[in-house]
Amino acid sequence: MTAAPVQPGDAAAARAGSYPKGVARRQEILTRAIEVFAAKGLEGTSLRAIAEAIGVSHAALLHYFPSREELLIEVLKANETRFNATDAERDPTEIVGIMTNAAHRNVGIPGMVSLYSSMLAGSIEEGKEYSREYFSGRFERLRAKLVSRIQIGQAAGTVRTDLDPEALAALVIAASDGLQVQWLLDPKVDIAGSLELLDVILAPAQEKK
Amino acid sequence: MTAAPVQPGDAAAARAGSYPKGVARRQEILTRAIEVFAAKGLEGTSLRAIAEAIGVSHAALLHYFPSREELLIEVLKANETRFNATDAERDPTEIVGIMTNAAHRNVGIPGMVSLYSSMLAGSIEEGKEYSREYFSGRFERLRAKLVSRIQIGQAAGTVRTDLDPEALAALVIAASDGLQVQWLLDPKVDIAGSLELLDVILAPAQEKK
DNA sequence: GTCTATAGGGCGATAGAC
DNA sequence: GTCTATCGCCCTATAGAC
Repeated sequence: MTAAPVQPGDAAAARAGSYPKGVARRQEILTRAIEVFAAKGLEGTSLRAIAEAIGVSHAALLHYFPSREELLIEVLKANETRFNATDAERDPTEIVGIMTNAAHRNVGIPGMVSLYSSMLAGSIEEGKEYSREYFSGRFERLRAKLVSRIQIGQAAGTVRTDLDPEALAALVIAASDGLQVQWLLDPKVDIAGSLELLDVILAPAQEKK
Repeated sequence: MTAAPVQPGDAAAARAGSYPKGVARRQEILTRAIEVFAAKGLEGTSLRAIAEAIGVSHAALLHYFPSREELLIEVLKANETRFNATDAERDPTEIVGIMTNAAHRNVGIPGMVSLYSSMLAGSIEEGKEYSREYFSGRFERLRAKLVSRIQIGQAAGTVRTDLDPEALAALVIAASDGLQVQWLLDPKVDIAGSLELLDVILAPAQEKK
């Protein structure tokens, strides 16, 4: 890692096109790919179809990304990063709200939910180690983020202290993921309405009549 | 459609092999297919691979099932039916317990969870109307079943009455689905532990100290 | 009725020309 | 750095043997 590569730790980016020109082109392809997925979803997204929509050959795509799998995961990563900045600005005691917000952002671009779900389902299978690593890491990261917020809430007295933060974090994430898919299949499913029920779990013993 | 077809409404079964011999053979293939998926998951399940594992040609499979998609959905349906009988016997006031039970049954056969998730993700895409219809119907059915149990609980005073049964049902299902996938990616996720938190939502205002 | 054999078109991936 | 050509595999469809 010498002259002008990208971030030292970014193995995927370094694998091909590690120098200025290549990096720029890679970014451009990624950006265009996100647009394509957002608009059309995963429907018939062969390497050839993606390449055509972008205006290159499918072999050119494979010059920048070692496989279809890695290209698609990079699209998810880029889309995730794009929104993470927003979350940091939010009230650090929010727990369900942060997921509701994310869920609504996602269903606004159904293609991304479709891509996310498909890659997640695929990541369980053998031979999809790259996907598996991404999703393992993503869930780990997301749970840690929520656990931290839950603990802040517990210390502040706004969240019941008799609940396991890890179990709660996993639950909130699972509910958010699951509701997005149900909503895509049937828009009468009320994502926010269902997620808000989780606030009932969080609230300390209430002085309810 | 003349002599001895199966149930008139069962379009999928009627499409091919509508006669006693064919129906039996179809069932046999389905049973074998379930075993294959349970053991190996969705990994490399081309029609040819499934056919080989069962011991027939891939064309023979297509004689009984009009497409790979429909075969796979039939596998899910058969697997679902297999367990539905068990649920009917359970305590009719159970809500979270019924899902915890189902979730644990599922993670015992990871291949089925993998198949389920993949087909569910795929069902969102265009051209997968058969899958979409199955999952729409399944979620509708499942929500209705839970709504009924929730309403019984509300009438009996064991469930808070200020919660929307529909929203609650969708939440419980979403959480169960999402947790199964998280568990497959990271076994330290405690499915039952997380789902049990939902019981806190259900309980009426407690006389907690 | 049940199944085998075969053909068409698309896929991801690779090799090598320019 | 990007392309064309090609490989082996896949799903689907169909003709016709038994």
